[in-house]
Amino acid sequence: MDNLNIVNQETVEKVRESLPNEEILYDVAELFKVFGDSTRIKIICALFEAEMCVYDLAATLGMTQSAISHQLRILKNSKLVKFRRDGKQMYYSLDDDHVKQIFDAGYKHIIE
Amino acid sequence: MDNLNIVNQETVEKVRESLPNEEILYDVAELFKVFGDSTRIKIICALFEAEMCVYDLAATLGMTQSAISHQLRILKNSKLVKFRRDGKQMYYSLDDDHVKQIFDAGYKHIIE
DNA sequence: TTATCATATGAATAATTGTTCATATGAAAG
DNA sequence: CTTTCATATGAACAATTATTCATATGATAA
Repeated sequence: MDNLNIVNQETVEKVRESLPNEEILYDVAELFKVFGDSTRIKIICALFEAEMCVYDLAATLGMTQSAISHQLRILKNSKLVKFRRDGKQMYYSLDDDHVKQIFDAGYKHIIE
Repeated sequence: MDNLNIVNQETVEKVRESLPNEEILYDVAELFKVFGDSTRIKIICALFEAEMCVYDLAATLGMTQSAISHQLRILKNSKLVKFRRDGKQMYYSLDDDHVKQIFDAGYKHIIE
C-alpha cells in the first residue's frame, strides 16, 4: 500500500491524525459485535424490564437454557450484565446505563 | 419449551409484553452487526472527518481497494453512507447523524 | 453426606462473514 | 470509438460464531 495513487493527500493526512487509536476502535467494534446478535439483543431488552434467572429468560425467548447461558457468558465478559445468586437461581441484570443508551441509539435509527 | 419450570411467571409475562417485536429487534441486531467490525468502524470514523474516495480510504486504513469496497457496500446497504461521483472517483460520506450518535454511545462505554 | 436441580461448559456442527484474487463495469479522457 | 483507470463484484478460502447435545459444577435441600 504505497502513496502514489492517493487522490487527496491532505484529507488522508487529516483523517489519519484524527482516527482514535487502533486498539480502542477494535474494542468499540467488539462491543457492537455483542449487540449484533438477535438472541443477545433480546436478552438485553428483556433485562431492561426486570432482572431474570436463566430458565425464565430461556422460556421468555423460546430458547434452550444452554443457548441462553452461552450468550449470557458473552454479555458477562463484555461487562454488560451482572448477576447474583438467589437460592438455586442466578439472576441476571444490566450492568450500567450505557447499555440502554447504546440500544436506544440503534433502535432510533431503525424505527425512524 | 413448556412453562412448567418457569420461576417467576409474572416477570416472564411482563417481559413478554414489553419486548419490541421480533422483526424490529432483528433489524436492530443487524444494524449493530454493521458496527461490529474493525474495518467498518474505521471507515465510519474516517468519514466523521471528511468525505473520501475509495482509494484514499484504502490508503488511510492500509487495506486493499477491494476489501474497502466490499465493506462500503455493506455500509451502503444499511443506509449508513451515501456517495457521489466526482470525475473518476466515488466520494463516500455518512448518511445521517444517527451514525455518530450510535458510535459515540459505544465509544463512551469503552473509554470510561 | 447425598440427591437434586439450576446453571455452566466443552466439543461438534452448520452457518455466516471478511479478505483476497481475478475480473467486470462504466465514466472520463484522448 | 477506444483506452484508461477507479470502483464494484463474484468465487473461493479461512476464520469466527451460534446452537445443540451431553455432561460437569456447585449450591441447596433432605
